Amino acid sequence: MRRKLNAPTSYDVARHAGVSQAVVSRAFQVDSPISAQSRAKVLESAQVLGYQPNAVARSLITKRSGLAAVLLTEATQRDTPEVLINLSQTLLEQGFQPLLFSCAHESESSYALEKALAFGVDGIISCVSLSDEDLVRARLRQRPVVLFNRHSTDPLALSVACDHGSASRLLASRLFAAGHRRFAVVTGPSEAPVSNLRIQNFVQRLQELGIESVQTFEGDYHYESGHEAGIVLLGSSRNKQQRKRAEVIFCANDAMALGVLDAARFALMMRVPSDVSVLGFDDIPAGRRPAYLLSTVRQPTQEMASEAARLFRASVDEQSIPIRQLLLPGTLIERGSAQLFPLA
Amino acid sequence: MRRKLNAPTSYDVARHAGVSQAVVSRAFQVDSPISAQSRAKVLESAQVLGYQPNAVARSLITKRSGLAAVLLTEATQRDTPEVLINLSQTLLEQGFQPLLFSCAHESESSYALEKALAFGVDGIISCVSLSDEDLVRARLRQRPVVLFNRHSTDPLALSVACDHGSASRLLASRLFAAGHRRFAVVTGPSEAPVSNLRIQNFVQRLQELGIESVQTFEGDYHYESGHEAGIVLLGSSRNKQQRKRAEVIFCANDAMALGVLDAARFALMMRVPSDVSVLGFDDIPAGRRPAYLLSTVRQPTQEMASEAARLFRASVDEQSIPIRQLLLPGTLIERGSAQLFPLA
DNA sequence: CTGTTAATTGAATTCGAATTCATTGATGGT
DNA sequence: ACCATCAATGAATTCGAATTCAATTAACAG
Repeated sequence: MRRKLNAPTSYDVARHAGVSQAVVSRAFQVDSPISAQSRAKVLESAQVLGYQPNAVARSLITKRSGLAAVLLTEATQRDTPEVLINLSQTLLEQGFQPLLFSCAHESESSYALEKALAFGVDGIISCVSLSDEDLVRARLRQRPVVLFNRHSTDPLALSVACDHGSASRLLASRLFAAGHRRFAVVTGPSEAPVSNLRIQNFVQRLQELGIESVQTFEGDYHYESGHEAGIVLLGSSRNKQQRKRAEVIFCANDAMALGVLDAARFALMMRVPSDVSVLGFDDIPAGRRPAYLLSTVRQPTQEMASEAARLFRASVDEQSIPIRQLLLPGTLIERGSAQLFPLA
Repeated sequence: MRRKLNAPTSYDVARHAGVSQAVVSRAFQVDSPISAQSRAKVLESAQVLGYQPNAVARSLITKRSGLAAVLLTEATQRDTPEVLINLSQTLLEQGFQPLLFSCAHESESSYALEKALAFGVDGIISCVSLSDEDLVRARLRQRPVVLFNRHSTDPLALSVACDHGSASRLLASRLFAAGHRRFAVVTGPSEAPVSNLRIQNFVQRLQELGIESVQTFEGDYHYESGHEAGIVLLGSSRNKQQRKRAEVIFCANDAMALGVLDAARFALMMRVPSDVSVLGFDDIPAGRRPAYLLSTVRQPTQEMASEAARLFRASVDEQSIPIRQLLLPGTLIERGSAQLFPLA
């Protein structure tokens, strides 16, 4: 009845083309010993039968799946979808299909990595922190890991990241030079490494400049927590001690900065930047719009993604890698939500 | 030298546990004939050696990969990242890992599908239109396809979608009842089926109500094109023929509606909703914020995603499927960017 | 026309786990 | 004590493409 419900195999094509299975296999690879004539015959038959090499069988023998695991947090997916878009695009250009592993929290990363390895991925691009043990585990299985905006103390680890530290320090200097003296920060979740880099460097630089205390609000990267931070930092002390109220609020990411902005403008009826300067980090599209005009630090997502994909491929191909930790500079984008020049 | 650089196989575990390879295999499945004792021994040895069944080899024989192809347009990824987040979450709950296929345009869908099939996915969830031939091709390979917010004339096709048509018609009625008579629409790309459903039903209902002409601007789903639409629809005719200027602008998605809002407010210094009512579709998070307060139609993304995943799994498992085309209602969300009640 | 080299070819093997099937051993009924 | 039944086991086979290696053919120099 139904002889060919299943997809045709290389044997079917071989029979149809009157050659051996080996020739069929060779027809689908470059640089394999096969005559142009045979290849044409095979490809013709393949066309007719609708044959395509079975990637599963192929990867069993070649030990290459063409899959790149991409480990992401939901926060990254939600707030900066460009990261995944750019990563999948550039991975595709390098010949890899992205296999997605979404982690609700950083703590799930170990589990995700294990799962990725079991799926036979050629390597991992992780936008989630991984422990040293995890990195070792992947290395034992000969599966390269490229950390994206994450770091490891392991000197062998591959990473591509935005230079959060330098940018944040520069921003602090700039704000200080503009005359600001009362600062507040809105952090991400306490375990978030990127948030820590951004916030700690910012605060540290301020301390070097003589600022002793910086108000801190612990957020969770989401808009809502930024909004709450705005209310707390600007609202409560508003009437009583206006002279102590923060002049500048620096947020660990743009999503929260937008929350602060909305809180200041719409809940507290403040003016930005004359009453308060608000700054974020990432440069998400929403911040560019006239309704926000958020001053922020642009993270070069596109470049980071292409570098990560390039690095990924090089290490899957076991090429030598000159620079294992790549740090790309962030750029200060001045849009109007912060007063960045000294008042005359 | 390096005997065990490669991952351990079931044979390694078998040797270590003193059983046959078959027993190792059985230890990792439920409902297989194996003694509790053997299973314990095997799992113990597996633990020691760090063994995990090779998913590639497994899927070669079982013809189940545990992979679900997710076909997405970049626009969907960018504007409504929740779609992918919710889909991956629910797919995961059903035991599938999402393999991502990003299409810059709907036209790439056929290519993406072919690639997905070659990767041996168990099925496809497509947020991109597929031709009938594509659907047949997948069916021949016994790979179910669930269309997400897309439709097919094929009665066998599985789909989960928001009821764009009804919601748009209802919205049109509501706006008409509120007294509006001059309407404009901002469409998505002409080939976008979702945009067509939303816009055409809206316009059709208006025609039924006696509105003969509706100004149209063809956008591309992006914020920028919405901004441009706002300038064109509201700006050019602003002074000359104020009486003909649209009172209502309905956009095929929220991203463009935000563009229109910003254009109206910041470029043209108009007041919303007294000068113009702006409406979108999707209910993206940005529209909920005080800086926008966009009135829109909420698309039940979360429910759609879980239904799609459920449907997906049922059809991969070859269960009988009572309802093949599922239509979930959209909800009108009134926030303030539109005047939805008759003026007193 | 012969010996040599290079280019193609196909039979057989491989990858790693799942599954079939025949076999063993244990249990239970009589 | 004896046969029937059932659970557990392992040897062998399977999935589909890539690859090894020996065999064949073609091309060419002398």
